[in-house]
Amino acid sequence: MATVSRVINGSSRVSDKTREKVLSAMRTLNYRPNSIAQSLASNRSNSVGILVPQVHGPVFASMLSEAEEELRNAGKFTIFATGLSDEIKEQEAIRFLISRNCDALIMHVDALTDEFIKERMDDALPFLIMNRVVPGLEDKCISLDNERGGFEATRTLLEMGHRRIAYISGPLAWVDASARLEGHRRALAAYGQEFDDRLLVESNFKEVGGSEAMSKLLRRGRRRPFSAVVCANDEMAAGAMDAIRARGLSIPEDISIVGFDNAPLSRYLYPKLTTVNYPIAEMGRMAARWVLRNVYKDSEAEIRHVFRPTLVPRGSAITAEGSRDDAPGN
Amino acid sequence: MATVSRVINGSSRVSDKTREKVLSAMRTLNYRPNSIAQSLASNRSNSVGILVPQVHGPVFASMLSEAEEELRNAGKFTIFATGLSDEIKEQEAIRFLISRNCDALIMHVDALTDEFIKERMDDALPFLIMNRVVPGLEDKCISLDNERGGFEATRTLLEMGHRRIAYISGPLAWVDASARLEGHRRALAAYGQEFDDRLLVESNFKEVGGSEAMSKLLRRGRRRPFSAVVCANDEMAAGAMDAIRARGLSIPEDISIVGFDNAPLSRYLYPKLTTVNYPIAEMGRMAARWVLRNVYKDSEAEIRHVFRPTLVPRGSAITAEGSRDDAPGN
DNA sequence: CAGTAAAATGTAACCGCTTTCATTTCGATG
DNA sequence: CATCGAAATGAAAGCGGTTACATTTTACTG
Repeated sequence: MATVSRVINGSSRVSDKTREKVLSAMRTLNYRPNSIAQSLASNRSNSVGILVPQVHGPVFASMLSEAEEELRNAGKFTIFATGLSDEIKEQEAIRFLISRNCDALIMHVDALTDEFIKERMDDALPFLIMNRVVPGLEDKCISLDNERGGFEATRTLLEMGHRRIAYISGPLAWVDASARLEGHRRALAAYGQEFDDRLLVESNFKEVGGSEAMSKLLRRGRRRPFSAVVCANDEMAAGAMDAIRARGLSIPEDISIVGFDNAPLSRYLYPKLTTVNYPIAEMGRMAARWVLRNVYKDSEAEIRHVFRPTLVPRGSAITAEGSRDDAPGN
Repeated sequence: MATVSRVINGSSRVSDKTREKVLSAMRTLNYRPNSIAQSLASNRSNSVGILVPQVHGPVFASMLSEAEEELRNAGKFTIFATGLSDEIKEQEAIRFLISRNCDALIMHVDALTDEFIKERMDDALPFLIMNRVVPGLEDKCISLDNERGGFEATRTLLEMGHRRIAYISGPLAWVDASARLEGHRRALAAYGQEFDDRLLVESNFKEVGGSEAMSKLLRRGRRRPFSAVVCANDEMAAGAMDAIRARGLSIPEDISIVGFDNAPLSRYLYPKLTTVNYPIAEMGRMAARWVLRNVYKDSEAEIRHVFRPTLVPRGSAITAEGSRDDAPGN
C-alpha cells in the first residue's frame, strides 16, 4: 500500500521496476484513488475555492473559467460560490468554502472591509484577493491599475481634440471607481484642462444608472457643455448611449463616448464601444498560478500582481474635428 | 462521539437534553465538522459536479449560478468544470468530476453522443443532462421546447404581417438547432406559407456566422425576397444586424429580425432585439432541485423536465405595414 | 563472500468522521 | 421494588488513503 501511495504521489524513492508494476496493476484493475480519502489522510483537499459576487457578467465569468481551467490542468478541483456583494453573504460563503477544507481561496469581495480581510482571514488559509488592493496585503492581491485605465480613457479623447469631457463615475466609495476618476483628473491636468465639477456625475456602475447620469448631464444647460464622455464601465456606457439617443443626439457625431472593461457587450453596442480593456482572463489565470505556486509548490510561474489596462479603439469615439460639435472649447 | 455525530446529522434518537449539551459544547468549542472526513465515512461527498462547455455566455453563467445557489442553500458544494464542446475534453471532465466523488453530475454536453451517455454513464453516478433530450433518458433531462420556440419566433412575424421570412439556422446536426427550424416550418405551414429553401441558411450559432449568413441571403438577388428574418440564436442575430447595416439597410424598417435565447446582449443591440426567452435560470434551479430530491432526498419539489420558451417583444421587429418594404408578398 | 550503508519496500498508526452493535439508562408495569 | 422493553448512549470497526518508522533488498566495499 505504501508503495502504491508513493507511486501515485510521484514522490519518494521507488524503483523503476516496481513503479511499472504498480502502474500496470492500476491499469488492469482500473484503479482510481479515492480523492476524498487522499484529502483526509494528507490534510490537503486539492480543491480551491473561488468566491465571486456573481457568475454573470464578463468579468467574473472569465475569471472563473480561466482560473478553473488552469487549476484543473494541474489536477485541482474548483469549488465556487457567489457572494452577491453582500457583507453577510460574503462571510457566509467564505465559511462555506473553508468548511470544505479548501486549500486556498481566490476571491473577489466587494462588501468585506479591509479590516475583516486582514484580521479574520489571515490565519485561516492561504487566500488571494482579486481586483482590489488591500493595504498591507499587496502580495495577496491581483488587481488592475485602474488609475492608469482612467488616464488612458481620457487621454484618448484629449488626443482626439476633445477638451470638455464629462465623466460618469462608479460609486466613489469603491476604490476602483475612485482610482479611475483619479486617472481622468490626471489626464485632464496633463493636458492643461481644468477639472469641472459640473461634468462629473457619480453613479452606480449599472446600465440604468448610466442612463440617468447621462440624462442629468444633458439637462444641465441647453447648450451642451461637453463633446465627449467617459463612463467608468461599459454597462453605464450602454445606458448613457440610450440616454443620448433618447435626446435625439447621435454617437459619435454629437458625443464621443468611451467605456471601461471591454465587456463583451461593448462589441454589441452600436456603434461599437471604444473602451479600456480589463485583462481579466489573464488575471484569472494568474490567480490560479499564484495558488499553484504558493500553495501547491507546483509552479515556477512569475506572479504579476498589477495588470495594465489598454485602450481598445472602436467606433464610439472620433476626433473633435469630425464631430458635429455644439460644445465650446475645441 | 457517536452521539455528537447523531446530533450533527439530525438523524437517530438523541434525547433533547444531550442534544442541547452537544450543541452548546459545539458552540463554545467553535467546533466545525471536517467535511472531508464526513465524506469519507459516509461515502457522500455532499458535492455535485456541474459540467458546462464554458462559463461565458449567458446561458451557462445563469445555469451555473442558479444551480450553485440552490445547492449551497442546501449545504451542498458545487464543483465545476468546463468541457469546451470537445468530445475528449468532455469525457475527461466527467472523469475528473467523478474522481472527486461527486454525488451527482449536472451537465450540458455538446460533443458526447447519446450512446456514450447511455452506456458509459448510467452506472457511474446519478446525473442530469441539461438542454438536451437523450432518447430513453427523458427523466434525466431538463430541456427547452425548442420546436415551440422556433414556432413562436416565426409566428410573431407572421402575425405582424410578414410573409417572406428568412431563417438563419444553427448547425442542423444539433438537435436544438433542427428543432428550432422545425418550429419555424410548422409556423409557416400553419399560416399557409410555403417553406422556401432559398430563404434558409445553415450557420454555426456564432456572431460572424450570422453575419456571413445574412450577407449570403442579401446577395441572393437584387430584389430582397424577404421582409424579416429569424435567427436561431441572439449571437447570430447580432452578426446579422451588422451585415444588414453594412448593406445600407435599416432595422427594423427594411428588415425585421427576431433572435432566440434572450441573452443579455440582446438588450444591448440597437434596436433592442425581439427574441425568444430561454428560461435558463429557472432550469438551473430546477436541476439543483432534481439533485436535491433524487440524490439527497432533501426536497419535495415537483420536477419539470421540459421548459417553455416565450417571446420577448422588443424593437427589432415591426409589422409589415410599418416596414419600408421592398419584398413581395405582404 | 561477509559486512555495511543506502535504497526500496512493508507495517501500522492515524486522519476525523459514520455506523453497527453492545451496553446502559429510563420509564412503565406487575 | 424487581422486571422488562424501548430509548439513549458508548465502543469500536471501518472509510481509503498517507506517512513515520521498521524491515528487507540491493549494491558496493574490503
